[in-house]
Amino acid sequence: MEKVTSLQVAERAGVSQSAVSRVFTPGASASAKTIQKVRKAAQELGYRPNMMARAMITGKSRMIALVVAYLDNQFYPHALERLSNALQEQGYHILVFTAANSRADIEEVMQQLLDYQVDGIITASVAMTNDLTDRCNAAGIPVVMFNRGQDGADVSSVTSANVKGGREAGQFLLDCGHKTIAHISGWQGSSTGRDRQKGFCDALAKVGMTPQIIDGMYRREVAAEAAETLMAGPNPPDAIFVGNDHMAFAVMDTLRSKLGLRVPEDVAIIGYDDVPLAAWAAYDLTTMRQPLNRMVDATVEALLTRIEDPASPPRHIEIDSPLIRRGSTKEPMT
Amino acid sequence: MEKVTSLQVAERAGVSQSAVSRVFTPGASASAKTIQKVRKAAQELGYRPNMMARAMITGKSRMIALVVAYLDNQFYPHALERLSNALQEQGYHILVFTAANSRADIEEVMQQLLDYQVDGIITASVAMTNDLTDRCNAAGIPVVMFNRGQDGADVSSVTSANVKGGREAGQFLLDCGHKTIAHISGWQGSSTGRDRQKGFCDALAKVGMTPQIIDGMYRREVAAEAAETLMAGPNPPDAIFVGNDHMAFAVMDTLRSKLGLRVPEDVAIIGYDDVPLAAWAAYDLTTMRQPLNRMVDATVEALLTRIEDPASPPRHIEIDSPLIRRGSTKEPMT
DNA sequence: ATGAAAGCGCTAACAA
DNA sequence: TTGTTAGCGCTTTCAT
Repeated sequence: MEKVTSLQVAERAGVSQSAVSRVFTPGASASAKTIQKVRKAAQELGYRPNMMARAMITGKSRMIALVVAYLDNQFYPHALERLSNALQEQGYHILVFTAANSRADIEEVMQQLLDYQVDGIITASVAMTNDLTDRCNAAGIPVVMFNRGQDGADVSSVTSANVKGGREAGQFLLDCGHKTIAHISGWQGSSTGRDRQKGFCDALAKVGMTPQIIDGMYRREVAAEAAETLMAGPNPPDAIFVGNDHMAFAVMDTLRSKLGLRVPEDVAIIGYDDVPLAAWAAYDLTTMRQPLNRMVDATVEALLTRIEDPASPPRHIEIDSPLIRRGSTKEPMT
Repeated sequence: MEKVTSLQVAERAGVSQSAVSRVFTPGASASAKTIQKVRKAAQELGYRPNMMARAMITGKSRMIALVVAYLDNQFYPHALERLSNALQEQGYHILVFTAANSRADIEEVMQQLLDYQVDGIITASVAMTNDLTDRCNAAGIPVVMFNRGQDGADVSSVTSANVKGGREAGQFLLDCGHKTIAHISGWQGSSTGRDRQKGFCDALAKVGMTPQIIDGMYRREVAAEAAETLMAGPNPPDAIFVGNDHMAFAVMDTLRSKLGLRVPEDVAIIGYDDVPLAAWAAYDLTTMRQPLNRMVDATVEALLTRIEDPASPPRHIEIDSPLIRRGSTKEPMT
């Protein structure tokens, strides 16, 4: 099982080395007879084309860089698994780059990923600056931002309809008859966080409400502290819209275990994402579902389209996120 | 920012192309003056060596394949994140391969990963057959099994001391005064599952107990059903040792929400792993901690050692897993 | 210490 | 359709 080259296969099959290459190159022409002979010889020798050599010539490595900051939030590992499966089906594989969400770190990571000649880049849970995306475009590498948008940037993005989702979350809490509704937002440095907040505020503004808002930074501890602050304030909310499920769990933990409050009787909670954990009995969280499968499919398609046709324009795909009603909120009033 | 080659750098620096190569090759010799000139020219042109070309010659891609079956269990994404960070620091990156835990699927994945010329392989949450590991050895690619052992196989493995951990879990439940202790085991097709069960049974055997055992297959639904079966049986347990945290959460959900039982008053629960979620208030799970950082460090070191010196023998590393006492169990009797 | 030259294993023009 | 030829960008002998 040591290194078998196309030349060895060629000799055994009694054809030229390029004939072997053609047989293994999708979209190349060879006679049925040649294909037969080559496949047979290759089989016997255990030959498989060397990706590296192929990549060097074609400039295509069939690797996609996934740049990710953290995997605490169950949404991302879940997405990673799905993305990997979907890409694998198309003959691509994911090369993982972990980056702290800092300017310098991302810069460094970008450099590395260019070294590997990846065919495309998916960013998740990280913010890319515009000049970084410019660099990728300059290098001709398509980028898709997953679960993050970026206006006007020359990169594709796939998100759920966050403004709409935020609005519906707010509307639902209003429908349930809540009078004091607060928001622990997603990080305001992310479009996702801002959009959800905007939609939420719009819904409340329609009935003349101005919610109290604290930035939860997508972090458990920050969100938990925000919940305490909110409840200790002069106007404790009877419902909280939390910027994502990951934070919502922390909020529920704090509310129930630390403050001794009941959900939803004392405070109703609604999250965003619908990660698997949201359906588990311990939380049973009402939430806006981000349809992961559809987001993943859209991401893969957007990416592969641009890889195959670099001239095609970047896309900005938004997918509706339906409300999933569970036990962390009350019944809406009829 | 288009393709800059070493030749262009050479011309600009007024040296030969091989001089440029030497400057960028760790452990090659060049005069200070040459290094100076080359670095300067490279900087100005934005040159970086092409990994693919380098990989083709040296046979080293600086990529590590991570073969993983699922990322539901929080333990694995957590490990992935840490592994990626640790490897990245050493100049390696993770190429992800998702494989269903089936024979055929893993076979297919192995083929693919050989194509990519990865320098090493880490398997997590998958079982490798012996002939598969043989193939890797034949190809000269070192393998480390993460969180899975394999006796006598010619591959390294990193696990916690599962037998001991299982024994201590059992002993702890005995110390708490439990009289009917059951076990929902990890998948018996995995060494991890078997070892934990063995240690647990040993501890109980010492006091003449033979626990009722159901295989939870590492799956939530299976574990949940096992819990129901156990509680509906003629001898319902007052304590359950669950083969990992992921299943323990499902068991707690079922016990509390479906059967209306209290944890730990009616049934005490102890898990295995200490994933972050175990510390969250909603579960507050007593568990045997698998020290992730140490396991990751050991994995990376075992792998890199064998990459650098293929003659070095495979290692089997076991790391102690301490008991983390939380609210899902009672106080031990004094 | 440096440059010239020979490939690594493959794909892609080019002829035939 | 096929074989021949020329590289992809780099590392690594081998002389100098």
